[in-house]
Amino acid sequence: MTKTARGTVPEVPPTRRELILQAAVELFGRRGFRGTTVRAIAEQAGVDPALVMHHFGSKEKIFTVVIREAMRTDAFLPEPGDATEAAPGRKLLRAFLVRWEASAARPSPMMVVFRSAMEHPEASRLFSEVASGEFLLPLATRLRAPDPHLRATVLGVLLVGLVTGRYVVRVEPLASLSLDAVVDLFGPHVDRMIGDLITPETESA
Amino acid sequence: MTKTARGTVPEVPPTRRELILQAAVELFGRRGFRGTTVRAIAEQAGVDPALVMHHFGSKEKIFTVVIREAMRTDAFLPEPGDATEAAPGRKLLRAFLVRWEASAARPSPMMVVFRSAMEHPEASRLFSEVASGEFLLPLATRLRAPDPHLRATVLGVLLVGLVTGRYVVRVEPLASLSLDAVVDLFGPHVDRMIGDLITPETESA
DNA sequence: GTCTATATCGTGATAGAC
DNA sequence: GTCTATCACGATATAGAC
Repeated sequence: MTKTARGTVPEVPPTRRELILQAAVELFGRRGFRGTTVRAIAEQAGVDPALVMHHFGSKEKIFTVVIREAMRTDAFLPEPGDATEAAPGRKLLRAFLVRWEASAARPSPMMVVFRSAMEHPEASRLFSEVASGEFLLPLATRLRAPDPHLRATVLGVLLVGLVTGRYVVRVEPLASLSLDAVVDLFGPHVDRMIGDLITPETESA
Repeated sequence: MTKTARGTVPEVPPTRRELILQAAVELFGRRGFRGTTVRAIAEQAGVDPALVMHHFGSKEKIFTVVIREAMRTDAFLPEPGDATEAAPGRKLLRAFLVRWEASAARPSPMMVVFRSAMEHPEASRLFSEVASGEFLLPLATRLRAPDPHLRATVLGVLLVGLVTGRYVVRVEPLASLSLDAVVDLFGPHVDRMIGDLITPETESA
């Protein structure tokens, strides 16, 4: 891992700066911004604490770099798929969950944003920005219904609850369910939320 | 506020210990456990920091007292109502939201638990405990369907997302909607989640 | 019960040798 | 780039007078 053959393989050994960044993502993702110290990041990365400061200047700036990284990744929005097919919501849900499944095993920058949205203003702002611009808006544009953006919000809320309960707080029995079980359980509701949006009918009365 | 007529009115003036506790709920609810200092609690309560320590011994113990308080309150579970009536889910949702609406204006102990569930192990454990024992279980017992507890979880997840988005992170447009608008928006889905459980049908295929 | 003063520690951050 | 040493600060917590 530390030593890699180079020349033939495009996999270059990570610089220490990258190691620090990886460690930061891991710790910010697990313990949040306040719960993470630069000393801990340094230890996790196997480097000297002062080196962390040398590369990034401040803890705040490390965090900024990490959540900038989160904006580049498309972790939030899987392809909505074709709305005319059988269970588009179910498919969307599965794709969404697969990404977060990986992010739970080893926190991704997106996990950092989500995890820190409650305690760090910049993460909070970025979360809103990404959730709205990267998820709700693109989804809403694919819906024919009054207030599509508002209605896409409903799905967003469900997904926030899902990520929180399954990956962050890990409340039972949700956390222990298999991915398939979660899709079976929530899929029909997601389908209805999307279905509602394409062929509006269930709303009245 | 500080001085109250006593004797005729059962409203006794709050002891300083109670003032500290109120201040703690407010700050823990708004800034979380780590984001709150005992100095800030003391200032908010209008007392000396040392008095806080005198009464509770440690910041940790203040927190413990607050979340114990949260267990006594029934903030989480409004009466599910009669399942045979028109829109039981809608009614349940409204009752649920009304409680959190108040808790958003001035944080309740339950808000403290919810807010801190991501960063404090005890809050996390208590959240799971209350959510399961106080909400999911009682709800599940009123449902005739396979895996009622599992299915009640679906509603729980939606509500977690709702509280997070509307009251904690306050993401738009959800945070600015009127209570009625939220009920209109989510009510049908809650009804379906509960309806699904009472007359199972939509699951297959 | 209440306050002043202070101990003790962990934090982010800096200086400077190498 | 990397490390040692250290600063400055704010945090929890304690001691003890009143």
